[in-house]
Amino acid sequence: MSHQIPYRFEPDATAAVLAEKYGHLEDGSETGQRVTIAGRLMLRRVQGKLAFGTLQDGSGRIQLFAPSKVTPHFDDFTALSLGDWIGVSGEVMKTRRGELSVKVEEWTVLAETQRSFPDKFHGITDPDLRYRQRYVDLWVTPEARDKFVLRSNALSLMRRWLEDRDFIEVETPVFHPIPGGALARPFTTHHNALDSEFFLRIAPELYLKRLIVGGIERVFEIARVFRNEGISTRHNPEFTMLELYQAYADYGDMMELVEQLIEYLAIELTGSATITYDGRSLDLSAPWRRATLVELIAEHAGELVDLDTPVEELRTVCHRHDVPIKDSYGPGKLLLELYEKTVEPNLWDPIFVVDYPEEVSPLSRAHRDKPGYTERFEAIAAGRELCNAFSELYDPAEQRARFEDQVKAGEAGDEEAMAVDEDYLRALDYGLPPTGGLGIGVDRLVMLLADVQTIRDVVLFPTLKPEVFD
RNA sequence: GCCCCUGUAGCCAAGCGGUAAGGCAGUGGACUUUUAAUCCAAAGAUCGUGGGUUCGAAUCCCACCGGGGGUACCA
Repeated sequence: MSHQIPYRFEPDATAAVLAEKYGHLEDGSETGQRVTIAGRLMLRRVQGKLAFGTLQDGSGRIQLFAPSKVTPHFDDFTALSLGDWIGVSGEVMKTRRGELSVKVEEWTVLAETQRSFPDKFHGITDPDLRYRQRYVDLWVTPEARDKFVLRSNALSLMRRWLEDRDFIEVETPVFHPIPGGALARPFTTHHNALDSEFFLRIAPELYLKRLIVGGIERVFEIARVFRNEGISTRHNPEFTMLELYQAYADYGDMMELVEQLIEYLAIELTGSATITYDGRSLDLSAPWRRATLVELIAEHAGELVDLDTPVEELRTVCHRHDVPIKDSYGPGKLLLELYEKTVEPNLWDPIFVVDYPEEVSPLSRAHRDKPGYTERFEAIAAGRELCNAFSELYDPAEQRARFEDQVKAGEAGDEEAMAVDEDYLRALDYGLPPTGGLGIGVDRLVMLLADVQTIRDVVLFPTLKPEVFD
């Protein structure tokens, strides 16, 4: 059947609003209140001359009550397909069985579905279908929709929280002539008119610090970044990072900011600073424990090691704990590998792991009193990395030396090593004040707050192999 | 990249060497308070693709394609 589809429609109520306003009605009562709603027909129960439907809109579900004496074109109404969009006007009422309903006194088709909707009870279970046809998943899997609403709320709360602290939001380039700000393999692309190669950004870091140089003292970006790496439950090739930079601050200030922000988000989004993740309780209340990388290795692996430990001994310790290493690794990298394999997966309660070796932290400022270390930290919760932050390296000469070390690593075969960014060094020449910087993996944070185990449940359209239509 | 699992009608799903259950949706019919409505009827499947083994393959083997998980790599 083909219908005249209107160009616009004006609902004046939603399922949620009606439930809130009229939920308390007595069974079998009528209100005299006429409303107009719109949504998708999800269920239908026709009994001869009386029909019921379940309409779902963006807010929830409400029943439609359609007696043949009241509903125009009754036969057409009962012939609607599950999945059709309709607009309905009529009185708000409650049936004898106590179901809040809208009496169908007028109705209009707003879209006809050309494909049959998934099983009305089981929905979709095939993950491939859920990810590829998210437009269907969102209708038939209410939990899926809830996660994305939570994500949206998290972003919105984050923005407001930062703006309240005088951070301003900016947008910096996605096309980078030199990939930088992180250790990762980039995607490449080509601009025809400029006849130039570009890299899709792996981090906005170096541009945001240029803005600190430019006098924007508190700045943040919610940046889609792209890394040419494998896909897993924790990795999507394009993902979202919150990066922020605060002039005159150091990594200690960043720790306070992180624990306060995350605690705030947990309370606002879940009602409590103590959340449940993967069946376990996780208390995100500030303050969080602080411990150095070296302390944690002693605590979890029982090894007393440090940057002063002879390299051969560090290698032996790595072997003892089955940590795979390469010949090119210096003491700093060996310590980091040891930490990542023996400590990180065992950390559940939120913790700041502080003071990373300089060797593996090319953009962090040297520690004020520990030679060879930097003022850098990562926050870990539920065994996952939540953020990475540091007191920013301001010294152009030192930064150049770190870049050059990276270039050497690249020449030695490290495909993720950084290149020298001359313009960034020039910016540093003009003077970067003491600055605290922070990057939070937004997708992973949302996973934690939404209690989901795969990043695909918080990314609407996760990267998949392109579908072949034949 | 490697390892394991997986792919049966639009959706859910059984069958696991003997020639494709069942349910939902769709079609036709009955039914004025149902809510995964119910009842009756008919219909719908190159069992991911291509090879092979076998008298016989959805079932076993190989390759390929898609998906999931793990691992490696990785902010």
